[in-house]
Amino acid sequence: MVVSSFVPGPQLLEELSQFFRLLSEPARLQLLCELKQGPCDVATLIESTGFSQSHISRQLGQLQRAGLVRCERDGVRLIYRVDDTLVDDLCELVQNRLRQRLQAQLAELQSV
Amino acid sequence: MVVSSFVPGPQLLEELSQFFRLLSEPARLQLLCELKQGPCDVATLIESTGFSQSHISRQLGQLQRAGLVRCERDGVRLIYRVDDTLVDDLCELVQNRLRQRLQAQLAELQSV
DNA sequence: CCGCATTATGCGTGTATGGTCATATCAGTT
DNA sequence: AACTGATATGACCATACACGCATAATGCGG
Repeated sequence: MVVSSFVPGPQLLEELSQFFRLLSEPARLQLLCELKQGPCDVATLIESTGFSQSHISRQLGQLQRAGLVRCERDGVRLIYRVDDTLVDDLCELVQNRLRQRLQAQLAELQSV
Repeated sequence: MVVSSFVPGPQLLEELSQFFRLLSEPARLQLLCELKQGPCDVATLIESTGFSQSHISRQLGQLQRAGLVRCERDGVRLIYRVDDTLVDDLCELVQNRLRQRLQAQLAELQSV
């Protein structure tokens, strides 16, 4: 029996990295953060981010295929919303880590 | 007073995405998983992953600059080891999510 | 101090993808 | 059904970066 954790197979490795890749783009992360404020139509996203319509459409498409976001029609418009709280949690964790590292650097400077 | 969470500034957005970018490469993720098994010298990593020496050196360099990994000398060799448990947690969370989505898809197929 | 093993790096290449423009598709309205 | 506004998509370019090869830098042992 294998006691220690084992190395993920190529398949899982690929899927994990693909997921992280989704979050590796500031534009997508920003869209997710905007949507975290609440459901939002595309026109509003265009205005709040300044990105082009096609760009936003593509990024939202990727996020939707990954299940991070979903949309529903409201008349002629599409209302997008966050469909997974995981991203929040991940960002929170990473953000805490960034904070800790900065504090550590600060402490090191002061101790000298 | 702002009650709801606010959208991260460009700076934070950039740093978050840069961190996720580190994990968006299967090779780096694999190296991290190998090192999770325990400290390891480069030669062993070369053998277990099949990557070239220069490739591994670069990837380890990136991971080290990000503080995810550190190394110490053992005679002539460098022994690398994981220096942050955060990645494990992140992968765990994402992996759970992947599982849940697959199970949901499965259930949907069966219900038809 | 010199050679030897190990690791880091400059350079070149191929591929993936962010970003835009133009256009197609699609849903609602008259 | 044709028109209009909203969203998606094909074509394209520019850029970033993974990856390998060759070579330089680095630290250890003799």
